[in-house]
This record gives sequence, structure tokens and C-alpha cells, in this order.
Amino acid sequence: MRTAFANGGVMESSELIWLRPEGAGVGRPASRSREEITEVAVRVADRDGLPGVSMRNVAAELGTGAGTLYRYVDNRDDLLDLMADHVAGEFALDNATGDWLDDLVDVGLQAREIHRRHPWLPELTLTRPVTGPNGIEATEYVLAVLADHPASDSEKLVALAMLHAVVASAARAEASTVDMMRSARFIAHVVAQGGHPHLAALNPDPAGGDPLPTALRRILRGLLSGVD
Amino acid sequence: MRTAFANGGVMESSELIWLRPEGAGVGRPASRSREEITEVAVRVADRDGLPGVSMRNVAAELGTGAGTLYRYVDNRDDLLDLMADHVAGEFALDNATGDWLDDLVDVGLQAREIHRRHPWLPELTLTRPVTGPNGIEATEYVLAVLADHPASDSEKLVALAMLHAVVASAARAEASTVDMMRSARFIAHVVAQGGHPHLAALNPDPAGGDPLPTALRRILRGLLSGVD
DNA sequence: CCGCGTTCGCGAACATTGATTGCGAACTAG
DNA sequence: CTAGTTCGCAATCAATGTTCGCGAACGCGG
Repeated sequence: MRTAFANGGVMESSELIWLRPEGAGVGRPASRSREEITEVAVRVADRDGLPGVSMRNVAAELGTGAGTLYRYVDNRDDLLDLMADHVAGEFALDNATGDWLDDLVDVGLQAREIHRRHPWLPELTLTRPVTGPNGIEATEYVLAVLADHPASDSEKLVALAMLHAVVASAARAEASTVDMMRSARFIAHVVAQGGHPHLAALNPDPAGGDPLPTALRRILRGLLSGVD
Repeated sequence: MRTAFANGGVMESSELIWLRPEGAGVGRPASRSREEITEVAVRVADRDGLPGVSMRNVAAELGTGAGTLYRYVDNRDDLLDLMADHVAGEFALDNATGDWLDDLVDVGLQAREIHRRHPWLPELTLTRPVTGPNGIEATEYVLAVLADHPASDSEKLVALAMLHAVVASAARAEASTVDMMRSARFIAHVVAQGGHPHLAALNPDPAGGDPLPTALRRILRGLLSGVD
């Protein structure tokens, strides 16, 4: 798809939305902004879930028609990108203590809190890269925390990607207890039929606390405290 | 939704599809099977991607109408579940060497190969739990590998979940080079504007090999060789 | 061999979705 | 004030998931 501009030029919309200018300097000014639309979309998602974020729904919430949204966004995916990066702005990136492990675990736990506040977020962050302005800011922060760390840049990026994958995945598991229960019922059925001794012998730990903090510590240290 | 049966009973379809019987013993026999439909759906997905897996498309490939599929499946999500578990049958689970770390890394690398063969798979495994018969089989295998390991059951399950999350996430990143390039362009733009020193100072390692095997080793050992 | 109960196949139909288009109104620049 | 441009909006299109009703196919009991 191509968008024509006042200068007669043309912009390939295969770029991320943040690279495309918002509005044009001339002509009738827009009555809404990407920010405003994004906030409304996030509110709708918090209330009705991700499938509730239809162009018609969001537009209605804004008191307008569906077609109007396409003046601000090329397609629905753009809107989803905006939403994901919007909530990435909820990070508090000024807690650095100087201990890289503590700081990275803190980022991971903050990420989980964000995912908990917005149960629709895992589906987005797991399916697409989050590389909007706020996502970039978080990445820069992590790199700053690891600035004095001896690991190579590649290793740091791998650790960052893994941190993200683990947190988002855990958050998704938390978010859909329905799926969990359906799975549990099926597993119980399979176990009841025999033939899966180790699955049958499984029993949950008594009084297991929150596993994520220690898991994150172990993963990050395993990845970055290279004792191969 | 509810499905009536010959005995006058009723079955809640909120169960996973594998808990619901295929066909009914009486009446006109079905001319197709879940297996057959699943195989066709997988083939369509391999060719046209996940959005190509529409009820009409799959039905057409089977030489029938869309409505017919609903005799075998309650909804599209059921079909996706079937597909995900179907390819989970591609695991070779008879390679156990006795060394749990080697064996788990092997499972992870096998999972990546499966994801590579079916580029649509990450979107499924990341979004929903894979707990069909074949998925259960893989879980049982992992538990068998870890049978003599001193870690607690909870720790083992956490490690398994993390293994899955990491592999699927890495596979997704591999699968969509388009997104990667768009992100790269935006990051380059941000860096060019200054203000992100650590991001700017980033340079990729020369001749970096495949990072996943060592990453998996480090993560799994970090999680299961408890040296807190 | 035949009817009966039940299921299956199938096409038409419905609601909803993302996206496009054409036009009049609103706005800025000169 | 005029020219040029963009914006808002409603109508519209194509495609999707899903439901429904009906006639035909089948197995079983007589």
C-alpha cells in the first residue's frame, strides 16, 4: 500500500508506523491523534480483550466511524503495534542499583506486572517484536545495565531476548486459566489410562512460592556468567 | 456449545477436542477423519501460512464445503489445536543418551527443527498450550529423562516450560525476517538521532555461530543445577 | 429384505470483520 | 478571498467463522 504526500512523493508503508509522519502540515488538521486512539484502544482491550479491539469498536468509543481510523493507521496491525509500545512505556527505568543481575530481574518482574495489568499483551509481544520508541528505551536501559559486563554483545542480546520470551510466556500462562484447566482435565484423563508413569508420579510441591524470580536469576546467570 | 448424542446425553464442548469422541457409533458413517482433515490443514498452512487455513480453504482442499468441517471440529481453534499436536508427533523420542542435559538440549533442537519445517507453528505454540496426545508424549519423555535428577517436580516443569518458550520464541524470530528488517530500519533511525549510546555502540560479533545450543545448555543448567 | 433412527454432506444464509472509496466540509497558506 | 490539501464519514466490498435445514446415506433390528 502506498500513501501519497503533499510533495507528490510516495512513502512505502512497509515501514514501522513510528517512521511514518503523523498528519500532514497542510490542509484540514486532524481532530484526533495517534496517542488518543492508542489510549482508547488499550482501554477497550483491557475491558473486552483483544478481539474486542475491532476498528468499529475503537472508532465507536471515539465517537466516529470505522473508516476514520485509517486516517491515522494503515491497518489493524499498526494499531496493535501502537498498543504494545504504549504499555511498554509503563516501565520504570530508573531503579538501577549497580548489580546487573538484580537490575535485570527487576526488569523482568516489571514486565510481568505490565503483562498482568494488560492480559491481552502476551498475545502481542509473543507474536511480534516490540520495537517502538518505548521498547527501544527499555532495550537501551538493559544494555546500560550490562555496559560493564564482560559478555559479548551477542550474548547480551540473546539474554535480553530470552528474558522477554520467558516473562511473556509465563504471563500468558497466568492469563488463561481456562486453557490450563482444560489441559489439566485432559492430562488427568491420559494419566488415568496408564502408560505414562512419570506423568502420573508428578505431584506439585507443597507451598510453592512464586517461581519466576528465582527462575529469572538462574536463567540470566546461566546465560551471562559464562561457566561453560 | 453443546453436542447431543444418541443416548440423549449431552457433552460440554469446553473440553479439549481429544476428549470428545470422533464420530458416533450409529448412523451414516463419516467419509473423512480428523486425521485426514488435520493433515490437509497442515499442508495448507505449510503452503499458504496460517491465515490461509480458513474453513473454506481447507474444505475446498478436501473437495467439500465449509460447513462440513463442523461435523469433525467444533470451531477453527479446535482445528488449530489438532494441527499443533499433529506436528508435535514429529519428535523422535528414542535418542536418550543418559545425560539429561544433552537429552534436553536435543529435545529443544528437535523442536526448533519442527518449527522450521512449519513456520506457522510458533504463532500457535506461543499463543496456546500444546497438550494433545503427542505433546503429552513429549512431556512424558522429558520427565523420564529427568527421572533421576534431584530437582523438584516444580523445578522440572518450570524448566520444561522455559525450554518451550525459548525455542518457540527463537523460531518465531527466525521465521519472520520481514519484521526483523523493519525493526532494524527503525532502530537505525533512532540511533541516528543520538541519545542511545549503548544501542549505538552495539556491534554484532564476527562469525557468530548458532547461539541456540549453548544458550539452551546454559539456561537448562542454570535452572536445574541449583547453585544458588 | 425392509423400515427406522440417526448421522452425514452440503449449500444457503447470517453476522461481523478489515479495508476501500467518493464526496462534501474544514482548514491553512498566500 | 481563493487555491490546494486534508479530514470526517457513510456506504460499500470481499472475506471470514459459524449456523441451519434438508435430503440422502448408512447400520441395525425385525
